[in-house]
Amino acid sequence: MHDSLRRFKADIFQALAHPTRIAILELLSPGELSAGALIEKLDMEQANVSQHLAVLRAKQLVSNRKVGNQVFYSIRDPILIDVLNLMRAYFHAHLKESLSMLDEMEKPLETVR
Amino acid sequence: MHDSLRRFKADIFQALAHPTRIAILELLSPGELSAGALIEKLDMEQANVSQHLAVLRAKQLVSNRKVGNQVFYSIRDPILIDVLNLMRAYFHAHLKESLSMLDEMEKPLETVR
DNA sequence: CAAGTATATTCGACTATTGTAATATTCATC
DNA sequence: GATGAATATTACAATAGTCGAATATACTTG
Repeated sequence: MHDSLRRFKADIFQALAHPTRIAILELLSPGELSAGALIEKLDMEQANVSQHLAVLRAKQLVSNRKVGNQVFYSIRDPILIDVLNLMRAYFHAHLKESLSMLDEMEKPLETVR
Repeated sequence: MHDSLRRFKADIFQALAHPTRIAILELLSPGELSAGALIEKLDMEQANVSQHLAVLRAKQLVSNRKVGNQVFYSIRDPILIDVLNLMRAYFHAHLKESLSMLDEMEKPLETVR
């Protein structure tokens, strides 16, 4: 397979590879929301959310329309929602091991020694 | 939703967010292969492939069994193959825009000025 | 047990991603 | 056109991911 295709896919996964961006997409999956609404629901810094939105925009995962002062974001292709749902299924299938994985991730420094 | 769940998902996407690792998973999707076979098919440095395999192992996306001298890798859960197939569908749906995106990615330095 | 083969790990340099703070832009209203 | 609200961008420090080179480990066979 062409390597640029793989780079393309990797790039999209990269865009998904952040908890905040996953949260944004999950918040958007029922329908569009303004940037302000996202910031409020996420309870995070305005600049930070805006940067994550910029990443999602750059990779074309969301589209946005401007209405007066506000910018409304929505998921560009419902396939992404399917992907997130599959990941949810994956998580449930591996719940047990996942939990111990999360444990290790919580306290990586102590367990080294 | 719990934030650690999102961190978990993000972590898995992170593991998928590299062309080489996608290539590995695509090579493994028909069935298991030895590390050596992967190295040969990828035509890459042994150490590099081994490092990417370590990432996939750490995130539990692959499992491995040792047979004598060799280590055979396989995809841990077929859901991952579904995810990759969905991404393929996504790619085809967005082929046109994707191509121009790839173009920009190819020559980012020249187009700045 | 010496030598060879298959795989993994460690190290250091390099590049990319992230968050915060500060600043800029855009639009609406007075 | 000045002011305020909503959003975006820039700059910088900190952290994380990547690669190649060298080294380590584990197993096999003579």
